[in-house]
Amino acid sequence: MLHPAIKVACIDCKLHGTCMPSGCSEHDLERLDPLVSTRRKIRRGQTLFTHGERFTSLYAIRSGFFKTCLSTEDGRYQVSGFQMAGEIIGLDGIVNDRHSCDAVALEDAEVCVMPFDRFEEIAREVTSLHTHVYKIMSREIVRDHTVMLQLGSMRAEERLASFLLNLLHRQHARGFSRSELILRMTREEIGSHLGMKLETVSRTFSKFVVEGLLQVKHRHVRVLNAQALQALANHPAHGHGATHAA
Amino acid sequence: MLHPAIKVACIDCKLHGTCMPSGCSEHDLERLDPLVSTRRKIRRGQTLFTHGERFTSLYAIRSGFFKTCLSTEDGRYQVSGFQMAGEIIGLDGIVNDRHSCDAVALEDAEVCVMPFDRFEEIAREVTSLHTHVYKIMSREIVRDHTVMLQLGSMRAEERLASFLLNLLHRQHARGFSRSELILRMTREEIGSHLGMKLETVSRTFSKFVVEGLLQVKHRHVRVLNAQALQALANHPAHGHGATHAA
DNA sequence: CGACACCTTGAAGAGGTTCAAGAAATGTGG
DNA sequence: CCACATTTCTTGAACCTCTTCAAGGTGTCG
Repeated sequence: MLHPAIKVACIDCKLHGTCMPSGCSEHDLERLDPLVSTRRKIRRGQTLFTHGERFTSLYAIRSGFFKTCLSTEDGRYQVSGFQMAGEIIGLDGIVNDRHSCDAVALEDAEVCVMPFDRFEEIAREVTSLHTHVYKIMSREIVRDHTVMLQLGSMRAEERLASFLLNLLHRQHARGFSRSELILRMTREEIGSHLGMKLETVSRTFSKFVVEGLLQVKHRHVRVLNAQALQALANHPAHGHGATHAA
Repeated sequence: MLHPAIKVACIDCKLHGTCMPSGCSEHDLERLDPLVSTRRKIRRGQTLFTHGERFTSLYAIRSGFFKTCLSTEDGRYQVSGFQMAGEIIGLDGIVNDRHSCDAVALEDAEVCVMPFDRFEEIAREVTSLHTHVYKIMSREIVRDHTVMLQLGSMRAEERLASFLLNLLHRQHARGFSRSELILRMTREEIGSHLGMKLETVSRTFSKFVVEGLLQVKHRHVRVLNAQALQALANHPAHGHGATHAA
């Protein structure tokens, strides 16, 4: 469903500090205009693209919240990440001209559609755009590394602490609270992302509550002791994580 | 240590099907020449770059074998990947102008140094180069997703099977055996990469041997039953992996 | 040849999973 | 707006995989 969207230029968008054109000069910003061909609304539960689907565009999230899911032929399935306003999704599709994951809206959302071929045209003139996309992709790689660290060398509590802090951080960078959080995803989705079962997620939340780190009411989370959370995420408790030897 | 390397143009390099310029036209290939400013030899155990170090160049591996390691201030440490000839490392450094991981040679190696600013100059003329780097970065992202799947939803046996098949696949794509493998890394490094302890890696190898899947002599591995390995990597054994529900 | 790094294997223990049941939210249709 | 069905979340108890600790074996390199 393509909507006859009200045209909003990048230059007028509140997100342009966070989103695609961040780093472009004011002058270049105007020339970015034709980059966004349309905007598209996605209802909660609907997919923006699915794996196997032909890659045509990158998407900048204007509003709403997404998850991206990896899946394999044999039915393995995992949430690879959660994306919020100002972030770019679809980068995985560039290599093979096909998307390799599913993007699902966890709440009603709107995205800016940026056709990749048009993007390359524009970048021929606005060369700073290339640099910017390199940075975006590089950032994605570094982020994935963070997830690898979570999955590979943290125990359950540490993963959840680190995950919550990450969400809070990104939310705060967008001008929202640093201590309060509405989870847009289920315990199962959190678990899938962090490589643990939904029961473990739930139990870990409960433990944090008992210890006075959090206040949790279903999807509503309030941080009571940020330092302790941080410490959990940062200080391997002798347990699971390998520490540097060489 | 910069070596007064014998200049070898991309066009003459045996790897140009796998490496940076793959996908470039023969004509463009020549113009890629000035991309590689120098080559650099790295002895086994030496680092090509370390986290925090200023990012200047991408590196194409001409020969040898590397590991890349993530580490955090608090001493957490993890092998994020292993790289072989024809692969590009350093992409993580683009975002912040600083490398975010260490690259260590696991055997004597040689890399082509590609200064990033020079790269951007050349790409201004050879525009196909931009597209190519997008693809390389996108491939990196997709690969990282594979690792996330391994770490997040496979059990120890499945991880190791999947890991070995991946190494074999990449090796085979370079014209080497599909069933025999010399491991360049220790059990500890494999474990670090796969989120398991070295003892578990060792035990799992032993189990594969008992079951007739592999023949293992220290670093030398021979696959006896590739199908069974594949089945392990592909068919979640009811155990740990989440399967698609929605 | 001897020192050192690397690998294997065993036994005990911990962290997380599985299975199960019930409680709390959310959504639906009358 | 309320009753009901459904989804989501919580909690308990038994079990299992992987880790931890420990000791001995194997290979490698000066």
